[in-house]
Amino acid sequence: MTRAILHVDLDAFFASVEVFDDPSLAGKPVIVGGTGRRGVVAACTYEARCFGVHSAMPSMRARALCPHAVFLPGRYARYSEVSARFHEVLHRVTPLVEGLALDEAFLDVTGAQRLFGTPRAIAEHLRAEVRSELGLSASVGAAPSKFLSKLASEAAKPKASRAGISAGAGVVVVEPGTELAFLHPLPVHALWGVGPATLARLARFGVETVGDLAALPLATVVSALGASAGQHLHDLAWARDPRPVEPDRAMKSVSQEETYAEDIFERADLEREALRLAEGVASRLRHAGVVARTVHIKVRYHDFSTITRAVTPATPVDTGVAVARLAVELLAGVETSPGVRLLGVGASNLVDAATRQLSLDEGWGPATEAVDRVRARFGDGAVVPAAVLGRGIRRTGTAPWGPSSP
DNA sequence: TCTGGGGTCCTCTGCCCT
DNA sequence: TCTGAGGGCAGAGGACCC
Repeated sequence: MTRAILHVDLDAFFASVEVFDDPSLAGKPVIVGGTGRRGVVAACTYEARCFGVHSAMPSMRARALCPHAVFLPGRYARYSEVSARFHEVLHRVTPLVEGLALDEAFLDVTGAQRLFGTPRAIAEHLRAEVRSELGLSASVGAAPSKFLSKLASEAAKPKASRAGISAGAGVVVVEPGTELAFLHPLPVHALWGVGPATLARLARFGVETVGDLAALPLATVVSALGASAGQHLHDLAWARDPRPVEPDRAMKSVSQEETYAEDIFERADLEREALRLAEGVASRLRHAGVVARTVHIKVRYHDFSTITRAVTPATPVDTGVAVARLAVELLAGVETSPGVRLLGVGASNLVDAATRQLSLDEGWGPATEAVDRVRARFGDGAVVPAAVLGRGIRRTGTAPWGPSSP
C-alpha cells in the first residue's frame, strides 16, 4: 500500500487563539510578539499580512506598516494548552503522530484508511474536528511523503496580499504519480532546507524552481552544497523522501536565552543572569528526567555578532548550581566590555537521569525536589536564586519574543 | 527597520591518541 | 625518541526550521 502522510498546520496559530479568546478582535489585524524596540513578530492574522506584516519581522517595522494593528505580547502557556488539545484530536485518528511545533504535526495514516477512509476524507475529518473542538482553522496536506505533505498543506493555506485575503483550499492532496507535476513548478526555496544562503549558491547555477534543481547533475549539486545537503536536496527535488513519521523523538538539547532591552556591560550582572537562566534549564532537565553532559553559553554583542562556548565536564549535570557554575566559568573566557544584548545558557548531549552521579555540593537533593514541586505548581518564576532578585536589569518579563515595551 | 526564542543538523577545525 | 597519518571527539559556528 502506498504511504499516506498528512501534514496538519493550524493557521496563524497564536493570533487565532487570541481572536478565539476575544471575539472582538475578529476581522482586525492582530500581531503577537515582542512589543518593545528589540521585539519581533511571532504570529499575525491574515488581516495584518495584507499590510505586508509577517512572522520574524522586527516589531518596529510591523508597527510602521500597520500602525492600527492590535499588538499583543503573547501567552505561551495558553498556546501550549490549546496545542495539547490539538494533538489529542490528531491522536484519535492514529498514534503515529510526530509533532513538529505547537501548531503542526505529521500523521502516518496509511493504516488508518481502513477505518477512516481516503487521505482526503481523513484530512476533512480532522479539519472539522479542530474547527468544532478548538474553534481554529487548520490546513492539511496529504501526500506519499513527509515533505510533500508539508508543501501540500502550505498550498492549502489562505493567502494574503495587498488586494485582500483569498480563502485557501483547506485540503490539498498530492496523489501518487502526480508528485513531480506538483513539485517541479514550485520555487526552489519551497524545499525544506533551502534558506537564503543555499538559495544564493543555487542561483549561481540558474536554479529558480525545484524542476531546475532536479535537472542539474547530482555531482554539480554536491559540489555546490556539499555531499550531505547536496544529495538530500537532489533527492527531494525528485520527490524521494523515505523518512518515516517518528512519534517519539528524543529531546537533544535544552536552552534558555534572553535579549535585554539594554545591553549589559557588567560581568557581575551577566553572572547573575547566567545563574537565573541555568536554573530554568536545569529545572527542565529534571522535569524531562535527563542529565546534560555538555553545557554551553551563547553571547550576542551589540553589533549582533554571536559567539558560543561549550564545556563537557567529567560528571553530567542537572542542577541549577552545577549548570550555573559551568556557565560562569565559560563566561569568564569571553569579552563582555563591548556590551551584551543576549545571553543564553544551554545543555546538550543529554543522557538518562539514571546515570546521575552527583554529590551534595552539586546542589541536588531534597531542596531541589522541593523547588521543582513549587515551580510545577506556581510557575518558573515562583522560585529564583536570591542572587538574581532586585537587580534592576530590564528583561522581557513573560514575553518570549523579545523585550516588551517599558 | 535592525533583526526573538527554542530547537536540529551539518561542516570545519583543532586536539589527542594510537 | 621523533615524526606523520588517520580516527575519534569536542568545540565553534553556520544554516535552517517554526
